[in-house]
Amino acid sequence: MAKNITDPGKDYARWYQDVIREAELADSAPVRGCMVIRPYGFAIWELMKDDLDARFKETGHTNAYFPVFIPQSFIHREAQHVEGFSPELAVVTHAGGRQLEEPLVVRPTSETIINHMFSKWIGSYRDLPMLLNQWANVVRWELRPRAFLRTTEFLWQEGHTAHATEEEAREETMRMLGVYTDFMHRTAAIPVIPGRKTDRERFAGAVDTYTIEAMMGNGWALQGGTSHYLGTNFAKVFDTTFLDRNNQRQYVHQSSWGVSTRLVGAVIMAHGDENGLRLPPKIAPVQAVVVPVGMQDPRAPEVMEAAQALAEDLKARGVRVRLDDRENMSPGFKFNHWEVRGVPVRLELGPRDLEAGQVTAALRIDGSKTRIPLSGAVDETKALLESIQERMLRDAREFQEARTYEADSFDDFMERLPERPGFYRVWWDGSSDDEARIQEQTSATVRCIPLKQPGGRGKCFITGRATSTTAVLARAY
RNA sequence: CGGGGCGUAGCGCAGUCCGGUCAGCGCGCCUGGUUCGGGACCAGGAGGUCGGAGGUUCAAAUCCUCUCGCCCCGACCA
Repeated sequence: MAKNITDPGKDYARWYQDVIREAELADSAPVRGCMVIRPYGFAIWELMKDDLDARFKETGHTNAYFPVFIPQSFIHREAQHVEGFSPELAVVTHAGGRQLEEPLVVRPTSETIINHMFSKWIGSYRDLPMLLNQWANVVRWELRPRAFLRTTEFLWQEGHTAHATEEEAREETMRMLGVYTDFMHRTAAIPVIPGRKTDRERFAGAVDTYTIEAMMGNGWALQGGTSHYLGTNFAKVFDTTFLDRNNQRQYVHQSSWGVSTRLVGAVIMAHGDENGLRLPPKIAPVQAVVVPVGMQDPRAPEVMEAAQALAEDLKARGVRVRLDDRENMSPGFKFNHWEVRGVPVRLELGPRDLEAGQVTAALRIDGSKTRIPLSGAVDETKALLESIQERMLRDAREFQEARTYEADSFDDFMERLPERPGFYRVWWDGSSDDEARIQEQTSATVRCIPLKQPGGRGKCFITGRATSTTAVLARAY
């Protein structure tokens, strides 16, 4: 059993923090709510970022960068936007040794400043669609920070697009939700439920907000990313207009969408176990570690040589590999070192292996060990990484399905949730007031109205009215 | 902001009720030696104005007052 890591079944919040510390993902900063992302944690984020960035480019987007400071008045233009964000803004009132004429807001999100620029750049239907993305930091003075999940400052990407028609903008909104869904499944190996947010949970300033909801190891939900159809809400207040083919002035229809470093937290909680992190190969900074063992043996020099050769071969074939040739450290210590960090495959090579022409592969996913021929070790490792990637998604999906329940009445739900945290599928025809009541009494929320509906009709679990809509409820981070 | 808990060595903690051989333990770190197929062992060593400021006392980590900060649970959220 892992030292220094609390049993997740005993205290999940503590376990989460222990893993972050032991795997050296992040450290707390001197400013409340802020964290330092350490090299290993940042490497995971970079891999996710690169994967996503390629997907954005494939779907026609280009990157740009907008400033971190936004005139305070910008935030105030869109009524709902101010209401939603005002409480959590960091505002710069002094700079250059004097009070500013107009305070500057440290961006909590960039819809406003981007619209300010869009209104200058967009004049004709020929300028549309405008498909931009930016990788940036944003600041939200949250009441209760948690490492990666909700930090005061966080890194993210925000896509902002402008279109000639509602139809196109809505299509874009759904396309990007699809990109996120696919990314979560194929890259992060985390199953998600794509769906629409209720009015109560909608982004401040959006017409519709869509989300991908993932399940964490304790059965709680985590909103992994959002994609919004903004309608003409921002266009109207920033006068983002264009002339259509008929020389008519029109407001652009917009989308915005984002995912953040929160996803690192999602990976920790969706895959981690009592021994620490478990990383899907695609986002593992180290996919395979070669650990030479039996270093006191007379054959140690040959073992070391073979280990070096193996690591080099793997590297040449595109595997992110590390050779752990640290001296004066027991193999057990090294094994644990890489296990806590979630490295998917460990390749042990000792005198006995060398003699048998094999290498021992230990898999982080389930702790199993298999012997593979040294001659085909690179191909075999690559195959292992691929199958691990798939298995992790499958396992996570099974976990989620096993913790997805149905509830046909509020009483039923209230009774079961505390004992069985998870996703609850219910027939839903409730109002914002109903949602408030649910949250007050159970601290669960309506996570989303899944895009995939079962069909048929049933009785709303809280109002009793007949409906054809289902919703997913859960406690959430 | 409400409710809990906590600030003592890099990390995790004991000591605080009952003031005085209490500046301590484990891990980590440094040196040397022996080890090395699942978190090695022995010996030696470095490291702390006990969160801060006042006060009480012959004497304060310990008691009193004020203050700063952190963590957990809730309201807010990517």
